[in-house]
Amino acid sequence: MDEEQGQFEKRSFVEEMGLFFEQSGMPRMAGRVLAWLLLSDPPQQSLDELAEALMASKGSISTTTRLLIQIGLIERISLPGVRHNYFRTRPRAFQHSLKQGVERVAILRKLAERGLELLEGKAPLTRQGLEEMRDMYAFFEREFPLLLERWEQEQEERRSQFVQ
Amino acid sequence: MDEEQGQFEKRSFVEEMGLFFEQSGMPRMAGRVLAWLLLSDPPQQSLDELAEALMASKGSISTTTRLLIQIGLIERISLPGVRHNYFRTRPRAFQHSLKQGVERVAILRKLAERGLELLEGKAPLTRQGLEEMRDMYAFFEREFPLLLERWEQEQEERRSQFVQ
DNA sequence: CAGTATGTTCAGTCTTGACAAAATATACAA
DNA sequence: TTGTATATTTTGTCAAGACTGAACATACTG
Repeated sequence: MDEEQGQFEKRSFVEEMGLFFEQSGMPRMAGRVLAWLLLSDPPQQSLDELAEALMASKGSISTTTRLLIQIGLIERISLPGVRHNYFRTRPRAFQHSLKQGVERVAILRKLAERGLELLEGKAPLTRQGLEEMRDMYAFFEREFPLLLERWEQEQEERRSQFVQ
Repeated sequence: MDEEQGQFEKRSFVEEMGLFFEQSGMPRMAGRVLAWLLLSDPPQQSLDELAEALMASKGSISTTTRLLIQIGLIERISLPGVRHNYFRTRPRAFQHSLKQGVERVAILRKLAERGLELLEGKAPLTRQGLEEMRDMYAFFEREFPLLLERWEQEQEERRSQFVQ
């Protein structure tokens, strides 16, 4: 692929990830940084490189990387004899973020339970909405981790195949 | 429970749902309206009732209800001979919203694939992040609907038990 | 230690979008 | 049709927070 064209496509990839993050209630810049790191060759990039590539201030990148580290999507690596710190996407980054999704499910399940306490003694039809909410999220709170385990196992198996 | 105390708890429930929505990138008011409808007895409430209960303008409620209807969490009902429209939470509301979650997973899977096209021919280590992303979301895109089906089936079975 | 490269924090700017209030539109009743 | 109740759309205001740039802090080098 033509390099120039590739640059354009990369920007578009970066920007769409940014929008996705924004829609999910996070800063757009966080999506941009993650996307850029996913595309980077080599996979690790310094703060200055990120700032230049994304046309953002160092301050903004510094804040953003901290956020991304905190939610487990990227990590900082430092090489001996090199002053820079580098950032790269964390292995199993998305697995990690899905695990946090489970916690959000738990929040909703608990909220539903609190709501039901407030409707103690009311007609079943009145309680129906919250009961559905509670049962549904309880189900996923239970089943989701199992699904994740299955995923991890499948990955294990695939890796051991390659070793042979 | 003491009625006054109940009011306080309800406000807190409403507000927390609002915050949850905000964290998820939606207007806080949408969470408030949904929460209020979940608690309401009777379950249907008019635009004016919502505006008064939530101390919000009618315009704000009107916009918000339209959004909530659009994403499938509530529905409008009109009773013959009554000028009001009423709103109430939609049966299976949360099931519906989880289904939309699958679409979001698909977006990420497709994004990952687009990214990988840009890394055609690069070293496996460079591609690793995006490959993980693609495989992971592809897995969930496949498995999630199955989980939803299982949930629906379980619900079916529970309902038919009550009929007997 | 001084000097330089790197990273963080903070104050200020600017944009976005949630919300209120008012104007407009729509539907119904007499 | 006219009047009244209801709902939507629009315009404007305000606040939140993303981002910049600069000041500050830290860590490394010679």
